[in-house]
Amino acid sequence: MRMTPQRVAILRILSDDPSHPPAERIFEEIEQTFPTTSRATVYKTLDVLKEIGQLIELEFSDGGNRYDAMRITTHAHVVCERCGRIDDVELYEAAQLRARAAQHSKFQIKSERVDFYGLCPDCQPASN
Amino acid sequence: MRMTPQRVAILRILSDDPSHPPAERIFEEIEQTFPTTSRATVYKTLDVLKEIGQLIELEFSDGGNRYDAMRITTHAHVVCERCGRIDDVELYEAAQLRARAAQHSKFQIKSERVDFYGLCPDCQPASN
DNA sequence: CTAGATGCAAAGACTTTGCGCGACC
DNA sequence: GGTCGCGCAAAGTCTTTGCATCTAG
Repeated sequence: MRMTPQRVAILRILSDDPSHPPAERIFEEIEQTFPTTSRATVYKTLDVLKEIGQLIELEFSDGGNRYDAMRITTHAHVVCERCGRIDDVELYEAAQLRARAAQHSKFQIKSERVDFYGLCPDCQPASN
Repeated sequence: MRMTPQRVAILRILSDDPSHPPAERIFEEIEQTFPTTSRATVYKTLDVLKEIGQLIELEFSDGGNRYDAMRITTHAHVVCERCGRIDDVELYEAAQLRARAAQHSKFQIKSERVDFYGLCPDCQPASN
């Protein structure tokens, strides 16, 4: 794989941005440094990076998929249903959960996704 | 909410079908009993049922969202990356995981989604 | 030179919306 | 008769594809 400026930029945006941006947002950000970059390139690049395991695609149908730069530890996500913010939380039980799922389902498990949905601190009713 | 034949049919399809079908598949099945039913109705109905908590929408961007008729117990899913099959597995630790996520993130958690990805028994290399 | 990348535009898949008609209470 | 639901068609959003051009090795 060739490390083009566009690819470097996309990876950089992802690792600098903890908010797990959607493709459109990545496109907007990359436009600032490489104004000619097309959406097609963004999508193609995300695809490549996904394939080589540099990032994880979090599928969402409302507002588009979100992208998560690969980290060593398995982590879960907390998703704010109001503002769309997505934070990470550690998931210490991953191996355990995976083992149990494999045992019960007879599936051969390769990865997992754990999301919690609710309201982030900023969007919670200010009844406190 | 009015229980129209279409709505009954959709709920029935979902509870009879453990494969968590996508909207298109529900549409195809309902066509057999109500040939005039439109896609719009399917989507609108799924929306309503989701709102009143009768089903859960599992967001996927490839091949469309999948729908899961609500069950009492929280359960996780195992997704076959090859054939798209989705089975349920019990998730006994749900409350525990949720509590920890809430604590670490300060989010107010309302629900969760736990998916495991891998290969179903039929799609595993037959090396056994 | 040639394989891999880019960028444009068009196509595609899935979903939502607007609106008039019809059914239920 | 007013509200809610249906069905059609059109529009919308996000993503992918085809193809010509460009570029690094």
